[in-house]
Amino acid sequence: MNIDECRERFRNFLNDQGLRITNQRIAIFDAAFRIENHFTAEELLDHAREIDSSVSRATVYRTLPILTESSLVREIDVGKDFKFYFANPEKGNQQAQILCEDCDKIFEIDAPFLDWYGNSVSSKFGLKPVSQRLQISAQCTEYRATGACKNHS
Amino acid sequence: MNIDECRERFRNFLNDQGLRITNQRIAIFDAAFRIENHFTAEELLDHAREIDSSVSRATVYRTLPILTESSLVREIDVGKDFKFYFANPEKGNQQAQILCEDCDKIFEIDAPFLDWYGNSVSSKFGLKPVSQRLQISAQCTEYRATGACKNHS
DNA sequence: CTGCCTGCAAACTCTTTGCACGAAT
DNA sequence: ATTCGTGCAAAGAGTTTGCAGGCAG
Repeated sequence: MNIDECRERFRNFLNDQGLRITNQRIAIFDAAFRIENHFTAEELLDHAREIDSSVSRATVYRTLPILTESSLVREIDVGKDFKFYFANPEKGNQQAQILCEDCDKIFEIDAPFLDWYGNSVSSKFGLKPVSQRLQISAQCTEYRATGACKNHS
Repeated sequence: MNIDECRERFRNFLNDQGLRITNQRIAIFDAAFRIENHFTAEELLDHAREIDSSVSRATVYRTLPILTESSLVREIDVGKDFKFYFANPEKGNQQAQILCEDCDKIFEIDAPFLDWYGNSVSSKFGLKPVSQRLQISAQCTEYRATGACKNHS
């Protein structure tokens, strides 16, 4: 699924929700899908402004929930005081993250057992699982040993 | 391990770190260990003030890192804008949390595979795991059906 | 035209910090 | 007597919100 198909989905989503298709919302969408890695709200603002300089911080913050509810962007909370996001064209929810403490990079990995685990463990408490998250904080052995690694800037 | 043994450990920890044993630190410790469930910094402040009314918010925030570094209290970040803590006399790190979206209650469950999983998945990226977290957000079926459940206040 | 959307700046929430006083060793 | 620890209030950081004007439908 390429960016044009995704943008079309986004426009449809806005329509279905009775929301308007504005230049700012599309600029923010495009910015999100042009960023390769995970990004913060502030980084998204910077990129969106390269497309449409009128985009404001407030609109970015107001648009991010729309993007996540459309499932086109996923939100990742890694326990810092700001959230990360990333464009998520097709993958489902069953992913874990490895957080490199040295690079600050986030690696996504498939974790197909997550749904099963959430179900089996929740049912014991009379609970119905909604979402799971599995995150591993780790150190880069290469960076620790040599003072540099391919992910570190 | 009861609260008195834990308090003794805390005093020893303070000593070993060259930190002073103050009334406020002990009051905050005692408050943490009298709270049954998970608690926030603000709740800890309230309880600590019942023991020593001079305790300030700043001191609570300054003492919490000491408590977590001593491993007597564990910090849990559930993605809200404040952190939870709980007195952790003996259990290790290999626990997952179930977060009830209706009760806002946190259930701790043993997840002995966490270390193994973190290791096996990190090694593929040349990373050494430091910590893991596995959290399941869930809804209370009883509360959703009847409008009340034993955990809901 | 109507009312949702926007930018701006102020407000908010939790947490941290600078400072002068106070207490532990 | 030294220093470290403390309370207070202000600062910080990320995010949210009230308001007046602007643009989509």
